[in-house]
Amino acid sequence: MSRTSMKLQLIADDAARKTSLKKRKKGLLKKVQELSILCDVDACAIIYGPGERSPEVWPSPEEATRMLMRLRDMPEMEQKQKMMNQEEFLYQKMRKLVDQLHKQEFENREMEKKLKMYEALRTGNFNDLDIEQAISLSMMIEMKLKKIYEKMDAIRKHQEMAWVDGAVQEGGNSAGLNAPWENNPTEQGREILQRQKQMMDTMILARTNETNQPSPGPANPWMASFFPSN
Amino acid sequence: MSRTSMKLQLIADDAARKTSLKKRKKGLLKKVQELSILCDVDACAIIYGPGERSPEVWPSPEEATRMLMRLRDMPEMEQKQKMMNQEEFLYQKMRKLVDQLHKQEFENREMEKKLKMYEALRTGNFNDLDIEQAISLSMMIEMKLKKIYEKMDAIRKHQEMAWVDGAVQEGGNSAGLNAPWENNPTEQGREILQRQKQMMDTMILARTNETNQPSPGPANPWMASFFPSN
DNA sequence: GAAACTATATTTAGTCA
DNA sequence: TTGACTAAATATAGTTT
Repeated sequence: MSRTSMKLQLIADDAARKTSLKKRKKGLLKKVQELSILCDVDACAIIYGPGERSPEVWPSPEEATRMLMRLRDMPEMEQKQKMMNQEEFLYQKMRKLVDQLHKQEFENREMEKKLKMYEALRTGNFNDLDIEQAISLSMMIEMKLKKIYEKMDAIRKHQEMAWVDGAVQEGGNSAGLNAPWENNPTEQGREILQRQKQMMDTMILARTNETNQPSPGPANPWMASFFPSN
Repeated sequence: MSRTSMKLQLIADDAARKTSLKKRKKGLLKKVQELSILCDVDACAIIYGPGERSPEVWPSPEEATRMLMRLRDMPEMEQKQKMMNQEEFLYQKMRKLVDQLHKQEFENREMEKKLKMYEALRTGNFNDLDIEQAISLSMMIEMKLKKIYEKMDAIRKHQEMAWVDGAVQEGGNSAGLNAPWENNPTEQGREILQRQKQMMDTMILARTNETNQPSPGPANPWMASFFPSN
């Protein structure tokens, strides 16, 4: 519990007991709800407050009553189940729905992963990627950088001049082109990703926050999500 | 809960859901017991596991049944009770499932939209975007290009020279910088998007198909989806 | 007495053996 | 699979407003 560990016994103090009941009742009902949703089970809870005529019931008195009936009718129920009646049909249909739902949720998670990758590329925050994703991203950026370096070298050679300073020269040493994931697939890998992203940003796209740009007009919420203001 | 904050939705993974149910059932029943002892109230909880014949009941089926009686004694209940037979209950549950499914599908579609945007940016194929998305993308690219032109102008001015030919000069005339969607938010807009993307690719990232690059090693399917071979 | 706050206890998702 | 472990999140006893 909290502050002090309590013994499992009646709370003597009237006010404290009432307060505790209120808090715990809320917590308990929340837990019942969570359980039934998270784990897809039928569950109910009934709590009779002291001196209250109608109890607190989750999910509803109707549901609870029905569950208790199921409890009493158990033996008969099993027989009914064996017959292919309307009820069994409904159960089957329901199972199908549940399967569909699970599939849908799986696809959802896959897409979320992919989105996370893109978001990481855009924002430069790679902390939420798992290792597999981090490695893939690293390889991709690596290839892009290589191309850029080649291009830059070609230009420099032909024009005999350096054309951008600062970040370019820092990133220009080809020593940094060794595949980083061979040595460090985890934390250090992330740092490299981070650096690569920054370099690309610096060299390639003028940072949007360097100058006061005309607002793109946050007319629609979708755009807002694509141009976060942080 | 723990480790990661979870959304209040069905746990899709079978094993995880089962584990969670086991843990939470234990926790929940403990809480019911605590509540009834600490606060001296009548309370019960019933949890039907998936496919389990008899539910987990606290404090006991008898006590729970007794509470059912009290609940049934409530006058309004009795009528609802009669109407609510097992079949109606199943229908209700099915309705809930369908709702859940729809919600899930909606989220799916939203994520798909966002992914499409990212994919469009990466592959240069803007045909699948809707108008809203196309406009947003166009504005974004427009801004990026502006920055690049500014940078290029600055360099040219200071170094008194042109540094890249071809695509750059074609795109260099600032006339092309007028917001394209003001005149043509649809087909023509897409063409402009297409051109913008090509220009950016040409100027910024050396095209990956120009040279024979080392294969990134398609070790896993996720990567394959991120590096399509078309 | 209730609502807000806080500090600690408890619960539990993820992980590993 | 199961159980033990751990770290993060949640619940809540005690406190303040």
